[in-house]
Amino acid sequence: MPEEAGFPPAKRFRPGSGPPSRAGSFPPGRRVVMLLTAGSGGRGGGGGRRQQPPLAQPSASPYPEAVELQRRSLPIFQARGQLLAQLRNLDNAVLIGETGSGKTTQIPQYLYEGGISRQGIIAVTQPRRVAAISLATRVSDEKRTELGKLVGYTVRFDDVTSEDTRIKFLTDGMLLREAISDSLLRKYSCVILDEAHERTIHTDVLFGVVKAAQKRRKELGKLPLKVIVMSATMDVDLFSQYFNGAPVLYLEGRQHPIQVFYTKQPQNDYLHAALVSVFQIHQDILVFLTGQEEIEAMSKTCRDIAKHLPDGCPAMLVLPLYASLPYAQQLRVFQGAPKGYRKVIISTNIAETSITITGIKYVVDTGMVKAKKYNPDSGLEVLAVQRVSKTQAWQRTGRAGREDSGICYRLYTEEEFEKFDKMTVPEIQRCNLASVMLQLLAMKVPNVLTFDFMSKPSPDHIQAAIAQLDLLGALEHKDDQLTLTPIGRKMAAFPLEPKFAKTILMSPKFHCTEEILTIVSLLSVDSILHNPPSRRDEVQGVRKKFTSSEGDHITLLNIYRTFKSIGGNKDWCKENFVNSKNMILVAEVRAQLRDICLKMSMPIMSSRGDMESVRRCLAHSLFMSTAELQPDGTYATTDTHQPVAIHPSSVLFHCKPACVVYTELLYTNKCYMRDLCVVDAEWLYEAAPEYFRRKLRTARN
DNA sequence: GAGCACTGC
Repeated sequence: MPEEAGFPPAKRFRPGSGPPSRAGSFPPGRRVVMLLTAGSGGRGGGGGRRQQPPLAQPSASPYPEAVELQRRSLPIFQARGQLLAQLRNLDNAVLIGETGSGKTTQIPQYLYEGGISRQGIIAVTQPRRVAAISLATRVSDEKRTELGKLVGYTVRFDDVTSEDTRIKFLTDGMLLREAISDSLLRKYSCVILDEAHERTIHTDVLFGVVKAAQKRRKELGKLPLKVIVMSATMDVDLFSQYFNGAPVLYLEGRQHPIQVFYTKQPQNDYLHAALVSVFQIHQDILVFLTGQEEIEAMSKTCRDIAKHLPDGCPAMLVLPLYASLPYAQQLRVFQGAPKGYRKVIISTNIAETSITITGIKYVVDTGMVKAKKYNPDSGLEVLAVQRVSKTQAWQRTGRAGREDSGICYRLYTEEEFEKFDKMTVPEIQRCNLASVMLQLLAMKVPNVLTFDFMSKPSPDHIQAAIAQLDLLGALEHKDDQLTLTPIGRKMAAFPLEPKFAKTILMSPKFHCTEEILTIVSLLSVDSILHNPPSRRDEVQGVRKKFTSSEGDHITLLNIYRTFKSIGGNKDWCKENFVNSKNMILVAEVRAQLRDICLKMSMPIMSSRGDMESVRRCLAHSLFMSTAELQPDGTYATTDTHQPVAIHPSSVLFHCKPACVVYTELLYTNKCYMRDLCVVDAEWLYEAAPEYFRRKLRTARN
């Protein structure tokens, strides 16, 4: 046990002053149209809290009166009339609502009851599928209608709407996809962008899309489009400014008070500090760390220490939590600990927003997160452990006050906290923009280079995406105007990264569309390979029979084919260390992609075991992502001569092929290539002679 | 020689 264990937390922590009071965080001069007060409110306010329902939804009461009573008891209900009167007359509004304010479930109903949806549907976007589905379920229960009639939802692979649907919950990505076929969003009278504070890349693009649609519809004298932005944080200046100074409406919720403690001294080892804290707080705890490896190691250490606790100390149930953990193991965090046990959940930021665990009173925040950063100089995305933003820290803190008052221990000083960034950099400034640019071009945005983003990505960043699309043959430059080529338009039809869409479109030339559909599907979902570190030898033994010396793509294809040919099921997956949930998803994606091909009247053929055609096809479409073996035994990318290495997860890790294409570069400690395919340098040259004229080392020799 | 935050179409 760590030596400090046993000291009461107060010895090492000191209470913080908490976030600014609500009223205080409004900049002076702000036009606050409405201030609703109901419920207790709390000190923990100010952070990015959200109101996603828990995974396990309590079913609605079978008694209509009870449902109605519950609706009326929500804080928001008292402001119903006032809200509706305001919203009816506004084109734009920004709504801040705390957890439990009921804004997401009630506002769409108020608008519906107020007749807003008579001429068009009310859309409510969500960043996550589960949220869209469970919210639609709840609202349709409240309206006492069948799901899919008055209230429905649309997410990928699942459209539960009908001609009667007036309130439609959908993922932000889904509405964006709809905008490709109708950029004016004609079927909607109102779009509510919920959870806007999360600033997902899709929501950020939608900001621009709905703003443009609103303006254009007005110019054309069509049905006006009402846009409501909903956020759980106070930082709404940007939203309000962007939507022409839209009024901000504030709704108070029912957050419980949370006491915040900071360390007295900066901690240079956050892992050690976290470990000590876990044993000092003899309660159920949620600990935030950065990644799988760290979490597994910490879990093991905690279990080992807990074995030797003195008599009278409650035993400890340690539960790791991260996205790639098999679903059944994720579910364990929702179950109560056995009697006499205390529950310690060690989690990534998945527990910040995606998974809500009720009954957590204690949160330990290391202040660290693993996140993608974009390096505009190299154009590379870097995955790095870094400080959280203030908003993120408040989000974590808020997880302690879901059911009752709580306590949050921050493993950093208050002075350190003050230096954290105010907000997390929006995703749109941290990712490759090729997909976004392709989608905007498909919507016929007049000038993508000057598109009205709320937070503009740098010009270099946009230019890099345009260059990538150009290489893929998606762009046409006409009179200083960028438009899509016929291939570019087809690429936009696929829910894929542009380069994968291109791979599919190239495949008929190599008579291997069936194989490529499988490979692209496998690459576009989370890995189907399950690699428990404790059973590494076993995994290697089992996987050997699928391994191809031609690389990861062919190996994955082998696994999928075997799974299909023997009628694979869950047991087969378990025996072969395959993640069955992801495997099912691959089949769904594949069916969707195949449908799109059929609609385009693409010939769909199989290469019937000829893997060289498949590799040629990959070489012809991924030629900008290649690396070559150097005389010193290392690898360098062909285009920029960036030093790269084969990722340890690759089947080629111990091999040294002369030339490979990869599907992803991942910068962690080193720059790693993931998902490799052995190719012939000659093929690359054939694919893009201009591009490779002076680049290829092997072809030159 | 040695490793993969989180979503979503």
